[in-house]
Amino acid sequence: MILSFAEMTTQASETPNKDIPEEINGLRMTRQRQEVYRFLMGERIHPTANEVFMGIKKALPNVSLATVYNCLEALVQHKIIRQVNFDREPSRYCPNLDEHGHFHDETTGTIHDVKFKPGINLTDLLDLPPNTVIKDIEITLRGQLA
Amino acid sequence: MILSFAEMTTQASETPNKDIPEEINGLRMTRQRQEVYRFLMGERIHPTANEVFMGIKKALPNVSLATVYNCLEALVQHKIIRQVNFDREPSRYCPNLDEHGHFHDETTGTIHDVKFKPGINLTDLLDLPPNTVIKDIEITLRGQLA
DNA sequence: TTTGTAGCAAGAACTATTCTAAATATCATC
DNA sequence: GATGATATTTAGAATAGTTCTTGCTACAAA
Ligand SMILES: [Mn+2]
Ligand SMILES: [Mn+2]
Ligand SMILES: [Zn+2]
Ligand SMILES: [Zn+2]
Repeated sequence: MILSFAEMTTQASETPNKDIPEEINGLRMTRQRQEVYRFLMGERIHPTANEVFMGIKKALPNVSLATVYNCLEALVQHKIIRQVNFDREPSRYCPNLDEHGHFHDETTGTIHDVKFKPGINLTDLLDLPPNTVIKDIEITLRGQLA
Repeated sequence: MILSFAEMTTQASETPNKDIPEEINGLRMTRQRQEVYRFLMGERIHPTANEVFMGIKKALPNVSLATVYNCLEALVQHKIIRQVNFDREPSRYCPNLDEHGHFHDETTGTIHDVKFKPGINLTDLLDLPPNTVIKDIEITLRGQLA
């Protein structure tokens, strides 16, 4: 495959991604951010930064791992995606913005989104100190899909 | 303060800790493991490995950080304490073995144990795939204690 | 065009944690 | 109690995910 000059340059002027808007939540969607976001939306496998890096290389051969980290951080900070951590493992990234938890299947290593049953408000079930303002809840499950 | 010869030696033969048994859950409680565990039980502040390290130095001047990590890992693996992770921050350690979550107060940086209200079974509230064996649940809250 | 700002790439730096190797302690057996 | 095997500790080196620095490119405003 022969790359056009535009495809070989390093920055956002490269061939645009038609199906992803130029801006989301006030964040300018550069070509790199678009590819990172597209990859997350496509394979919803909660990939690590490095898996994203490898996954977008075909579309963006000159992208750097630092840029992937920058893009992921920007997307997280603008609440376009979420960062998910399991113990001390590499961070993973999730484009599902609905309130949900994460089930880590130990046999396959895969991660599955877990919804709450309808009508459940989690903070109601917790014995929280009075005057507590909760900004974020994270639920992580570990086990096996027998 | 003048240290006795026993206090200056490096291993478990040092002055025993009366109030901590010689063995817990099949783990031999060496002097180092005793001091790590005693510190966790005393200041229930979910300290990091480094905070434990600094906290037990007065009692055990020659202890090394690697040993603190070794002790913490041994205690975790024998289910004497629990390891708690917040995002990518350094791991913290908790001697409370009851099922509980952790509330991270962003203003003070402190961490508080959060119990569930009586009669709550968390897995009942989740929309889990069938035939799922859950081995561990972790609940983490972030916010402010207004 | 000029000038300013944002974004990117490459590699260095950072840091929590783990590993390695040698010394010491404890345990089992005599 | 000596002796040999095993477990633990220590200091420092190594690791790895992530962040930082620097120089460069793209884009926007004037
Ligand atoms: Mn990663
Ligand atoms: Mn630590
Ligand atoms: Zn998810
Ligand atoms: Zn706790």
